[in-house]
Amino acid sequence: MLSLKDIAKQAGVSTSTVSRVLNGKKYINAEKRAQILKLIQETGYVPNKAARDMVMKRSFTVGIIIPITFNMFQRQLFSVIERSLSSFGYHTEVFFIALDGSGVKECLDRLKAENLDGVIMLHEIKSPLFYEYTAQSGLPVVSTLCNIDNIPTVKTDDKQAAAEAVNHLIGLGHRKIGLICGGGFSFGNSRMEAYYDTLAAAGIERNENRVVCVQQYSSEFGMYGMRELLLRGRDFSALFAASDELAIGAIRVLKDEGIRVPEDISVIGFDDIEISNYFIPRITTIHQPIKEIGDHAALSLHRRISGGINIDPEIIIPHKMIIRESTRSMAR
Amino acid sequence: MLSLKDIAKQAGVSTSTVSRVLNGKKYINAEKRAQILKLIQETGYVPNKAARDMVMKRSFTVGIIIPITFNMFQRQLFSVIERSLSSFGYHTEVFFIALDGSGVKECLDRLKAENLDGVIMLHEIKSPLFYEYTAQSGLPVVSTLCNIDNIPTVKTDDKQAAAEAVNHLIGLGHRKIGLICGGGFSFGNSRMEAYYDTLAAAGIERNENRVVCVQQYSSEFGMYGMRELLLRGRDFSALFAASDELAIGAIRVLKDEGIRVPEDISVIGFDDIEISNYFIPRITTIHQPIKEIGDHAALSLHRRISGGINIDPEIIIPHKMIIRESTRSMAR
DNA sequence: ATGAAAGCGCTAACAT
DNA sequence: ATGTTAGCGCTTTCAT
Repeated sequence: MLSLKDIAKQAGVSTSTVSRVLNGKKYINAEKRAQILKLIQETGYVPNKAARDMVMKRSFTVGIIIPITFNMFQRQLFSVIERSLSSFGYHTEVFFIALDGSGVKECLDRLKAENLDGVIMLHEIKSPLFYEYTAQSGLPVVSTLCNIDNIPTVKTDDKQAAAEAVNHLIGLGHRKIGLICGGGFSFGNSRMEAYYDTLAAAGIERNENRVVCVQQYSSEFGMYGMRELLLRGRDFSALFAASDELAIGAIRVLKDEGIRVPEDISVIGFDDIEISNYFIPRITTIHQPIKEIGDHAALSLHRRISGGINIDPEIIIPHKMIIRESTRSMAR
Repeated sequence: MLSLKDIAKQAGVSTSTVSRVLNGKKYINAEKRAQILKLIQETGYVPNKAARDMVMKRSFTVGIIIPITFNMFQRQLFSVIERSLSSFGYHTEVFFIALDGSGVKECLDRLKAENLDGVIMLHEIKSPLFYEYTAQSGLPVVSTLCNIDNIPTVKTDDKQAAAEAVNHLIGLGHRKIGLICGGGFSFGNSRMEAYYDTLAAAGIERNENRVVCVQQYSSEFGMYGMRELLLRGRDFSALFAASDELAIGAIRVLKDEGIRVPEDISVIGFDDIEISNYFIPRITTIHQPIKEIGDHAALSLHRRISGGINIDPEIIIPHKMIIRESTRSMAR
């Protein structure tokens, strides 16, 4: 494989000169620059990343922390972020982590070994070790979707959005509103709080019998959630599912039980993943602008890496309620 | 950041000794090894990847080529492959590429720069430049899902599977069977060929009016495909969609037109993505064992990288037809 | 504007 | 079994 030295030799200049043109430094004779560029072009020389990383003590790559449960929403977000990051010149490497906090040690070792430029989190990490390390090493981190102490965040306003979702249901005349929620994480908690608050504000009595927390935000767990709810007695005319995937699982179970959506029960989801607009019925949901969230996260991280301007610790991306077919008025 | 030299100094040994214990070499005094290990443990030292990569002239990372259209099936496969690769000690880096062949140059430059250990392709690349490079540089490549000349492949038997799908429909009494297919790629072509062959074998006349090729395998294009088919006149009682996402889009359009699946039209998909078992109706499809495909691909690449045993150029993973709710007998 | 030289953190002969 | 030495391919002072 060609090295910088080879190019220098062929061009009859020193390695420093070649390095300078490679890095677009000033003060290079225009002719020489052109000639060297031409040579690089012709030979197809590409600088060795490892060598460059080593001497520059950075890797030009950012890590993306993804839970192994990797749901559809996160998958879409991942791909947006990767593209955005790459437009800034970063490579990206994925770090799958278990939600129970195991494997954090390995994750940290990789972080240390690789000299990442930064990290974007698609999900919370529970282990404090992680935050100790990033804080102490000064590794730039931005999280998406969830609030974490001292970590800048790009997200929608979960409480506000969830309140709108519940209010949509209330506005449709529903009073008995169920909730299926993923437990234990910041955004899940926000959505649940908003659910309770909104009902209270509407003067609807709190009924925990209509609430179930499942472990993941997937369709599979949506099924579990709905089965549980049904088992407790079918005492609700509407459901707020904390994610579209949860909603899909729930609707699946309802369908199997011969309960129609939205005729018998209205269901509203959250996220607006692609499939929601194809599902039968099309799912009413809260749209989280994946593109904007991803782009802002990438930009925010880039700024931090570049030691740039002091950026807001929290960027709120406006959500939007999308009313489709899975909810309808009780009046009938 | 701690370096190997620091550890050596603290341990009162030479850097080579530390390097040796780090790499699990033989012929090291057991006590010394233990002592050094302990020191590493205590200090939290982790070797610098860039330095190691440089001197070893490899990166311990493999690239995964993903089309920017990144569909659900590929997303699932990607995550399986990443996990599997990581169990062999590889990192993975994604390479998103446009299907039209633009951006191959950048892709190649990255490949050159990074000294990847290998590459796994989730999709065909059209540009010959890519194959020239991999062949000439000896970079190990394995492709999944599609056949590419001189590249080892892990996939299901598309023709056989598609034939089964079509035969399932025929067995149900359908004679007028439509096809929505993504065009231009090896697996699409195989599935289409099988469609024609199977109909011919059943003595059903070829009717290209019932066939439409769309550009992508997504639900959106499934909608386009079905609209086109309907526009040509509703002259079919069953549909073979070359992917589940295509099927979902097609069913969506049918539903909007008031045409019932499976009562009026049977639809069979391909892939068995997660959502297919939650969709309403649950989609009859050909199951591609994502886990096996991913694991075999990772293992096969690992063997090639390790310069191991001569491995089959093509690994065929058995598929399975999953009969669910979107197809039914014509008899009525 | 350019070259010489040092050095990033590691591995791998080569000695011993 | 262990230390010494020489790079790997690049960037970056420091001279000039």
